[in-house]
Amino acid sequence: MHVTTLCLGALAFGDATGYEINKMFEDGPFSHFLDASYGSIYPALTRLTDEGLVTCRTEQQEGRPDKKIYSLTEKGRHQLGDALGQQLAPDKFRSEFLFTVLFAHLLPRDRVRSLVDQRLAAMKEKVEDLSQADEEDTPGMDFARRYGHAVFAASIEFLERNRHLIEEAAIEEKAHA
Amino acid sequence: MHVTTLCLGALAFGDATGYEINKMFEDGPFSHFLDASYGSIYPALTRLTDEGLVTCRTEQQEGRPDKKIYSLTEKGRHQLGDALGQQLAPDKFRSEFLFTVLFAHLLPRDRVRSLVDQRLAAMKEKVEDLSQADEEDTPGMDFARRYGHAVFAASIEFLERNRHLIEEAAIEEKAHA
DNA sequence: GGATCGATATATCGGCGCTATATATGAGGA
DNA sequence: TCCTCATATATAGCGCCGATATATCGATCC
Repeated sequence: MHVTTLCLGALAFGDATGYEINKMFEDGPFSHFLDASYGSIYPALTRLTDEGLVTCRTEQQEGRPDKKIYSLTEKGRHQLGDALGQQLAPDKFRSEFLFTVLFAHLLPRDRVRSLVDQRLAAMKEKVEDLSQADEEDTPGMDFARRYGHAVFAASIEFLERNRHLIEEAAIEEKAHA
Repeated sequence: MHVTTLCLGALAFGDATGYEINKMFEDGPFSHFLDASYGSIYPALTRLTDEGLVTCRTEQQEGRPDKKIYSLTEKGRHQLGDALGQQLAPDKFRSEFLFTVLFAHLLPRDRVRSLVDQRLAAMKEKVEDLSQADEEDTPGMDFARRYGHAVFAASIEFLERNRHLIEEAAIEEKAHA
């Protein structure tokens, strides 16, 4: 699924600028399970306009570049429906933490401990984030939020119960002067 | 973390060919939380050789291209250690399933149901995969396997308990002639 | 027996997308 | 006063995935 399709999805929630779409990936409803950045969003919006899947109206602003507000066309809405009907790619998960943990037996114990601590802190923050429902959310958004909550909660519980496994495997270093 | 670093990591478990390294990402110990493909692995190995981080010996074969077996050098081992000491990128998770689910209220109920069924089947297979320990695994590999198991088990439980949320939101279609 | 398919093994091309950067300004904190 | 952050668009460079090319062997299938 290309960034163009993701942009169509973003616009299905209402008209938006490239800047606002970027925020949906950074902070917004997509942030926990999708990625896209300016370098792909702006070219995608241009391509979509060329293909008639979105339209663009410009709003003058002072001090800032003019806002370009994009809207889904009927053709674009249809195209999104098509994409959602196709075979979906399986989930992808990338973790440098787990890669690093593979070499726990080669790392100093302090390093492993700090890695786990950092990770626990980050995940607890995410769980906190995902705890509060929003009245305006679609059923799908609510579902995705709960899903994330469940997975992060399980991760935290696992980490707290099993961190000793890698910490014991790590290299104990003598206190250095 | 670049593919070059991941290759160094792969070779830390023993000498290997590009083909074998690829398998580590496809089926092997890395498959659940990392991605890399021929298009990046082969060039990476060439670069690593140029920089003296790995060495390469060629083994003649009949019928197939000659095997190029790569080994980590001392310099390469050191470089890997460095990378593992740097600040790690946070986990990334990409799910077209969750993206699609955001639009559950716009999709036919059959589609949503089939999506959930497919996903449950795939995840149950993964849990099965991750159930069996391997004597030869490093402590880190064992930890990563258990971690994956815990997360997938939690996902399955969540999906089974909450699938009704999106299925009820979906569009009920009349039986078509 | 012949055909097809999957595994073994290396390698490159095209194009997509991330990272960093450029540009410009107003608001708020140090 | 200065710096950082938010707003807003845009591009260049480069890393990486997906598809493709090439070649052979063993297994399965009809």
